Amino acid sequence: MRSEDIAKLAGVSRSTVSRVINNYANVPEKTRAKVMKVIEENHYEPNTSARVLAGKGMNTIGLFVVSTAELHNPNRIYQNSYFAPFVETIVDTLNRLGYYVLIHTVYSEDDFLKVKQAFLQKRIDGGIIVGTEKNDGMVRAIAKLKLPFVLIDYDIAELLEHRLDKEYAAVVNSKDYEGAAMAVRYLIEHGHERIGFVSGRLNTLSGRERRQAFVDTMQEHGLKVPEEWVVNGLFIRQKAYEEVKRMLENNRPTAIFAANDEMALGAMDACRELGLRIPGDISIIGFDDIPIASQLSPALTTVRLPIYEMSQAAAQHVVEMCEQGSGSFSTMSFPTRLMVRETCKSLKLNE
Amino acid sequence: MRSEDIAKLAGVSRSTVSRVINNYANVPEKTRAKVMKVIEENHYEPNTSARVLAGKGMNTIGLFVVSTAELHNPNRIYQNSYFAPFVETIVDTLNRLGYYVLIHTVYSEDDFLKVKQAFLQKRIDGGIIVGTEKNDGMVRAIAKLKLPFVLIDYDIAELLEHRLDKEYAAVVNSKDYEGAAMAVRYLIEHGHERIGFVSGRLNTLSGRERRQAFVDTMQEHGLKVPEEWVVNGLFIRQKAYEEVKRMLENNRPTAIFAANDEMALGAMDACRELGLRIPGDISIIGFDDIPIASQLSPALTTVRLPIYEMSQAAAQHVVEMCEQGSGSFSTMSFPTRLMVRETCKSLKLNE
DNA sequence: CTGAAAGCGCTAACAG
DNA sequence: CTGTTAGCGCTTTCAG
Repeated sequence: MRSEDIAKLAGVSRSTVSRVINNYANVPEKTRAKVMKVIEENHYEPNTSARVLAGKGMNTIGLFVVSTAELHNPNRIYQNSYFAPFVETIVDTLNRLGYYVLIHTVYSEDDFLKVKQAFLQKRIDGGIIVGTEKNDGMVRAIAKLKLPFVLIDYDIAELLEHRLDKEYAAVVNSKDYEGAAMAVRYLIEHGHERIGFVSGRLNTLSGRERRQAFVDTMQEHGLKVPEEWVVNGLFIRQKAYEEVKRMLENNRPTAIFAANDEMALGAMDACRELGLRIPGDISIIGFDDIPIASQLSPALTTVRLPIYEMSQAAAQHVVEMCEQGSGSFSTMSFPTRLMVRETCKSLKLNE
Repeated sequence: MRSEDIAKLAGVSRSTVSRVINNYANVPEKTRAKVMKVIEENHYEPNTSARVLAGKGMNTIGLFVVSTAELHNPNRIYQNSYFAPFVETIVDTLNRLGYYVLIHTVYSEDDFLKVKQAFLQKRIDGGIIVGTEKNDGMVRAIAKLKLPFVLIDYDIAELLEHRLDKEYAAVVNSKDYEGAAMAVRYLIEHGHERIGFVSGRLNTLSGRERRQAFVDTMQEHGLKVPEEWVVNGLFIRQKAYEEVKRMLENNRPTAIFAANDEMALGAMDACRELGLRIPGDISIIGFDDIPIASQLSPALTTVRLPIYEMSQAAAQHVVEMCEQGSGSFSTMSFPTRLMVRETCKSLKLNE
């Protein structure tokens, strides 16, 4: 069924059908009603490709979930517990705004081509890129396209450094530095002075920020950190487990700050295996507040990422850029929140 | 940049450009190379809408995640731990087959319109519908469209009953009856005779199958089940918690079979609150094997859903239907697996 | 207020 | 082997 068929049945021209479909003002109520009736009776829906070709928008946003490190990881992206909530909120928000979402995962360099293609082939009006380890070259290539897109969790410095066109790029971040500093201060305030750190991948903005916050905050408080108390868990539970086991071999800290919850779980695995009670013998604090964190026993003390706010902001922003046709370079940063639960013990006597 | 621009630059006609893009045989290697060079130099990608309008496929599959019950649930679809793995695998598989995925969540009756529209507007070549509580009317409406689509976890009887056109519908299920029977037999074989059941929503295929398997298996073994030992938890943790607390008030079973893991968690909450040790005082067995199940302590004994196999089969099948142009009515059913962990105790003396 | 006609970018017969 | 031509289904001037 095409618009011409509707036109015939309603006794008008295709132009008029188009006018009522697109809600133009200059159609008398009577004509509009007549046409609408035929449209509904025949379950007519205009062909998207034809509309797009004739100048309308696709009404679709691309959502690219990138995780180059996970290519050979059996627990891929969504199970990764970090991504699922982002995907959920973004899809939901976009759907509610009347947009379809084209989702694509990016594990390899090759997959990155797909995101560029999605733009170039005009499959999408705009895009959102979420995930760690963005490929700078590709991000720049996309920015050159001058199409609306927003990056979640991206180092703004990178963007500015490469003089990206500021018209069509937006970045949404969380205040990871602030959150990590908060976590470390929390431990210090409760009497911990011997604190170990399990770092995440440093080719990630959040990986770097969280680590820097740890280093700075310890230094600010005049606390020394022996080299063997800073290990790299790559954001992976198993790796953290191995590293922490080594960390705890001799000279042992009283608390461990893991740069994400997955690694906090790995640290807990290691502690348990060594017969250390949590938080009795050692305190653990994580970052992200993944769903499982609150369900553990003991429940994990951690820093909550403002995933909902970030996703919503990203979704609303692409849509705005698409509809106004003009984007503006913008940055949004949402605060984290300390979730005090059961894995940290105070070393202060009066508590 | 349009195909005509490429044609000019390469000194050929648009037809020839089209021929190399679509990999037609009758283009001499030399011409092909010349055209390809220009295409690459200019990062040209053909406009999808134009190709579709001219008769090519969209190369996009719609993925509709429906959960009508979750509309007002703060933990929506993906967090629901049941959906995330499906979405992940389907998107991954489809992407690898060279398809884009249009994702849409369906919480309400209205959202269902969107899936029909996606088909009618020719945004997608085919679709996959995953999730509980499909709206029969809508499913039938979609089947009438005669476009390739596959349903995951759907009652085939419903389809047949309504004489759906068999050309373009496929169903992928898990053997829930078999799995649930296995769980119950496992308990019985370990000496349990007093078994309670927490049912899921019965407007769901899996809800019905799991319940029926419980009832049948108990009966086959000549085991009586008092009415108050069969409660309905609606697949929701909190609801299960409440119902189980009531169930355990007086005459208490030695084991509880919950129709999904979320409810098994709720049952565990209730047991703990009543001071019952698991599995010391009461055994618990779930269904689904959600990621958290193995990470709990004690780790939850449960039945693993063949999510990966189901998702892969669904993805591959839509693509086949799209590419062959003709679908065939088909049904696939994948077996479940018992995951023996720590929440069940044997009542047999010699163990 | 409404119809006729041009055109969006591509593919596919049809000639040559 | 390659160019010319006619649409695909819609929106949008431009007349009337």
